[in-house]
Amino acid sequence: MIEVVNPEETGKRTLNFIEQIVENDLAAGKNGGRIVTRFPPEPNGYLHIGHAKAICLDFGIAKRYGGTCNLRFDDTNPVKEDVEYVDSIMEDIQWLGFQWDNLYYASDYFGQLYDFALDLIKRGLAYVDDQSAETIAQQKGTPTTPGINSPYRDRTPEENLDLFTRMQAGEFEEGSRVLRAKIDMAHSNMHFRDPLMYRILKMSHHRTGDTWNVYPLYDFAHGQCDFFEGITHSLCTLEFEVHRPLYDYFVELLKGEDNYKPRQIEFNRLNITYMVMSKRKMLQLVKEGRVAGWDDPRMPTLCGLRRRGYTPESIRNFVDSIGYTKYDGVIDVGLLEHSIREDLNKRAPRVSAVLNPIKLIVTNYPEGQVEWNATDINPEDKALGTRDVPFSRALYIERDDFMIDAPADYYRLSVGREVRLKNAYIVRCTGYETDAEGLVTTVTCEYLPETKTGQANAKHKVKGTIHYVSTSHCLDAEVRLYDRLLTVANPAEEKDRDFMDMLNPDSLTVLTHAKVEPVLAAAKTLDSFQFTRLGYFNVDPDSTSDRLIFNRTVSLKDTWGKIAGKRAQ
RNA sequence: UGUCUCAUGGUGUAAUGGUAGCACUGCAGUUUUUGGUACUGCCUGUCUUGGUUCGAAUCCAGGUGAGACAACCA
Repeated sequence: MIEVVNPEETGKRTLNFIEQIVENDLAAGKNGGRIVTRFPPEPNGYLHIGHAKAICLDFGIAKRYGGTCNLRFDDTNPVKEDVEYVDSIMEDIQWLGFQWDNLYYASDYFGQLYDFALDLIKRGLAYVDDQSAETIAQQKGTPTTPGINSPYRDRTPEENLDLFTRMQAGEFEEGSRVLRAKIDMAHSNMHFRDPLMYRILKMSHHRTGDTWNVYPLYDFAHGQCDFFEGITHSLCTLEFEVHRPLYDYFVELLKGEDNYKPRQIEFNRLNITYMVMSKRKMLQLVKEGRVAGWDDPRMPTLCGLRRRGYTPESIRNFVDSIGYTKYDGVIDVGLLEHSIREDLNKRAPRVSAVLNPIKLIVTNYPEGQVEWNATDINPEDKALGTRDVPFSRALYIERDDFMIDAPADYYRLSVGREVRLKNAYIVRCTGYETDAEGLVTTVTCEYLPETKTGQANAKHKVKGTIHYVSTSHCLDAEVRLYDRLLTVANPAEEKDRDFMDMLNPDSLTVLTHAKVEPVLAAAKTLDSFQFTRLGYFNVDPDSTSDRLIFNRTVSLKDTWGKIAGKRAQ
């Protein structure tokens, strides 16, 4: 019988194809019932939401089946890697809500890998090649034409042993020699055409210092590291499918009589519409200053999403909802937005904020009078209670909440029409003023005292309720609005266009004259709120007590905006 | 003229030879002191051609389309 440790945790009743494989292996008694997975990031960049998908799977499988999941930094290339990234990767994994059972580095296995290489040389299965990278590439052939053998291919094991140990001793220059597996230069799988195992790199490694002058390449490291570590299920993305036969080849030579063998399984990587998801492209955006950094709220990095206001729960729910298959598709960004709205709707306190303010003067309300009216902190969770918000004669309202010539289905302010001011009174619009350009600056209205919230006057109904802040109580704030980074849904389809030409010039809009409720003076960095009727916003790390700065995580769904938008076309 | 892989509504994902379901989106409506939320209903799908079978999204064969692979990257 299969013991499912946390079946209810995911709430899913159907298994994805990887879980099915795991359960079959368990049922067959494979590996003595052990389940060991690993998350193997290269410490050469920041984690993004695509990594989150892998993390949820690697850690999720281990958790669900009572196994273990290791964090293993794949640090085989000191040229590209840096400790700087190690810390941010660990932070992001923990922020997402996962904890590794063991922390390893591929470099922990350099000794064992080196010994295995010596063994393969002795068995006549590896040789030292003295040719240049260019020559070796030329000899590789193409997917449809076979390659040709290196002239150094038939060196004796003794000679290879001598040369390889001298490579490691530092006797040769970088690029002058490599160690290659001797397999088949005409193999239909390009990766079998005598793949490179080791190259000379005279660079200090962030963990092993100057111990090594030769470093293993991915194909000679990953599978063996999995083996050394006792990994049972090595989960990776689809592009490694063609590497699997080579993975198996090396592990087979390594494992001896043992029955145990790690199994590589590939799943589809994450693509999301209007997003850039490759490390190379993200790096370019950062380097060319098209975004403010790796944690720019427009970036799909975990630190960027965090700064944007995404919660770990919302990301986990999103990942859970998209599943794991072998179909290489593109997820609609709307699904990601839905996951954060769903989460924040339940937990974000409501506050009032006016992004594009115009004045609303309640002409029949006494000057100097202030009422503090109770309002729900979150109507989805009444247990959170209420807080008091000020109401007075002079208010700010959204520019969008007044129209000079309004259509019948516009439920907001226009001369002669009535709306409710949230948690206060119903007002009737009496007039407006404009500046020299004809832009509305002030709207006037009269309030109906008998319509105050909470009073038993159910007769008087209005279609619309709008929000406001009191001019003498509100705080100034900067609000940063974000839009999709790309103008194109699926950049992979635009084969002849550079993605830098598809950047949305309006991906960031900075509003410097927003007005917010006084209670926000106490908000802390990264706190999330719903700005009533507008969207979810959080406090940016740039924010100070003198200068409040908010990021729009995501807007609320906007039915009126949709109607108005269609009409404008 | 290679190897490997994939193909179910607009998007993603189930159905493991036996009623094509779910989520998101879209549309319509109910509720609402957020044009939010919640709730209800609706639209839309098995790439194609054969075969096996009482029965095929599922198995088999051919086609079509898409992706990955030719770094001293991972």
